[in-house]
Amino acid sequence: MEKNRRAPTLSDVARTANVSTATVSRCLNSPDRVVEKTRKRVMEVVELLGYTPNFAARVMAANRSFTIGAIIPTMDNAIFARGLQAFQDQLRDQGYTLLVSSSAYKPDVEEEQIRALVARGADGLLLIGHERRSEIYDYLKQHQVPTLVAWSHLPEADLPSIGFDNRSSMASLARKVIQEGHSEIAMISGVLTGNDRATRRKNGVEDALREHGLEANHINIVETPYGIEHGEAAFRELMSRATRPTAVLCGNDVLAVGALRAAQALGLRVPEDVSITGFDDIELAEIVNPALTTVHVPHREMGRKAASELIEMVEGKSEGRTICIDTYIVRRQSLAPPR
Amino acid sequence: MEKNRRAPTLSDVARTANVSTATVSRCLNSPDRVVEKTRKRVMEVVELLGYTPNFAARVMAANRSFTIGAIIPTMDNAIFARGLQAFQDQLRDQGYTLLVSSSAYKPDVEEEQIRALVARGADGLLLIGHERRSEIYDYLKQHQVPTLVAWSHLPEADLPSIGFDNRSSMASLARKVIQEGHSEIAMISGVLTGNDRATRRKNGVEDALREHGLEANHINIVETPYGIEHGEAAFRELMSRATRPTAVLCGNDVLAVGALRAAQALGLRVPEDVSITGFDDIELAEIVNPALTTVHVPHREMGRKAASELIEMVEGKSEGRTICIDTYIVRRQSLAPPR
DNA sequence: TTGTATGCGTTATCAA
DNA sequence: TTGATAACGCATACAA
Repeated sequence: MEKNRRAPTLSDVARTANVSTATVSRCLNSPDRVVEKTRKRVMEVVELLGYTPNFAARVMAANRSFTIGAIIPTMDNAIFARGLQAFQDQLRDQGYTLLVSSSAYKPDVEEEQIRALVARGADGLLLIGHERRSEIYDYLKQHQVPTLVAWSHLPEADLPSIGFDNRSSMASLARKVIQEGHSEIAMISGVLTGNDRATRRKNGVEDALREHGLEANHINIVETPYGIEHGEAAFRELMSRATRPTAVLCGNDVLAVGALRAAQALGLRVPEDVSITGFDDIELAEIVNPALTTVHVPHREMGRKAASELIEMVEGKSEGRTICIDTYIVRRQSLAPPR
Repeated sequence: MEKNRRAPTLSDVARTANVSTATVSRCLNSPDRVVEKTRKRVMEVVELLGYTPNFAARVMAANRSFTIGAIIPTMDNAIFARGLQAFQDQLRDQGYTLLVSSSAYKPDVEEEQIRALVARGADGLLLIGHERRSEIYDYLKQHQVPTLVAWSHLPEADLPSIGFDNRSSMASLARKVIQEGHSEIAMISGVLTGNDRATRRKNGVEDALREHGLEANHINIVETPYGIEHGEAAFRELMSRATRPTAVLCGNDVLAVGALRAAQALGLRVPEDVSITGFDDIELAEIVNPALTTVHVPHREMGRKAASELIEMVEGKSEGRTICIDTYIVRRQSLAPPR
């Protein structure tokens, strides 16, 4: 028969150690404010009883949780994995715990999760990208939850951000493609609505086209959710159109890998028949054959910096700075001059 | 000048709506227990004030959080991403929220995170694999937190689990390789210590070797952390040994991709010169060239079932069942008879 | 159907 | 250095 004892509380410890709850609390939170001998006795009882502080109670009393919440669009591919891991590692080093939710790219799910995290007492929040309903910003302001944006750099935005310039990064890549000799350029973009990263990557392509006097207003584009299979379908769609592109710029590496597969399935050689580029430089980009020319994003650096900055905000040491992290282009086999 | 108003509370709502806090609480938690007219008024005020219940207070008062915690070894690759996404989706459907932590394959980090999640009021926990210090099981029992294990099936274990039989799955694959004509078989395994999945996959290979009268006691093996680069190094190590294998079985797809790359870098053709197999059937397995023969694990099904089962446990409808999910072998180009 | 009053497990203020 | 006690915001048993 299981003894149905409930978890020990502060006062259980206090009673057993013959001290007040206040003393036990002090032993745990500011050990130096209690004399050696008492502290030792208390800690022994803590050990003996297997006491763990009740978090909810602690949050309520102290109004502080040492917890940071992060909401990412998806865990389903590697785009955010690496940066988030670095984010978490840095938080841990500084004594914070990370809680992660994924919104599946759905704004309403994201809002729900923001509220959930805030209600749960998160001391700070990390969000991806800037585009969301203004109500949610009001909510965050009202609840005074320091919030930082990552994966996007938008100096004029409501929230501070640690990110990179999606637009100029993509423009650089597009320029390189154009310089390579391509003029029939198409794009496979992620869904633009509610996604400022995708939108600005598209803008970047347009910038480069315009600079070189190419048609930028009616860019040959397919918009599709992220996913290898979607990249495949989008590529087929592009190839069935009137003018065949000689280079296909993809909104991220996952789409590019899909495009690559579709090309090979169609009997097209990459890069001889068509060049394909990605964005993000996730592990996948180097593994596929031919390897992808892509934009390298320093995910780990971004994650670490975001963690430090957010903690500064939480601890009132910073109002929230906006930092732009440099990207660079990684040249691999999937790009070559058109035949 | 920002007005520094604090977040509205239940009693703010109560006061504004001219009702008691109890009524407001009821409006939120059991709307049918309050008359239409009152409820409407209350909800308007809730909306007006932008009230969100304080989670910590709610957890404390109700002793219930509708939150499930999951601790996975890593977010750094796709192994757990898909199953976890399904797990979260199913939880959401049933009204629960998922909180995820990653332990970086470190037992002490995992323990810390278990305590963090429990202290935070998680109603239930999902863990990966069975191998951990018994103290932590005592802790979970003491705190009466329903806990389910996934990614592993071990009927005799302490905790119920929704998983697959790592040992027999790998044995099946090894048998297939042997039937193909291979007798010089090597293995690249994940780190065995504290990882029952890795251990049992190794056992599976040994089982198959033994059945066919091959040397199973001193299996030609390299043990290494998961990671493409580690797979590469391990493969080179194997190839530098006295007897060269004609087939290399890898503990998971990530290691296999590494092995594949190393083979190609060494000028070896796969599968003509050496066969390589993986485990998990993540997206990567089909993308690489040649595509990997591997063990398909129904991650989504496992995630969904784990969610349903864990909720049943949390709601006291189940003691925790142990379910074995079937895997099957996916035959792709990376496996062929030896020359 | 609604309100009153109490407790949940901490932290923090103030006194001793 | 330690102890008593008042918050913290909500849910719920019980009363009206």
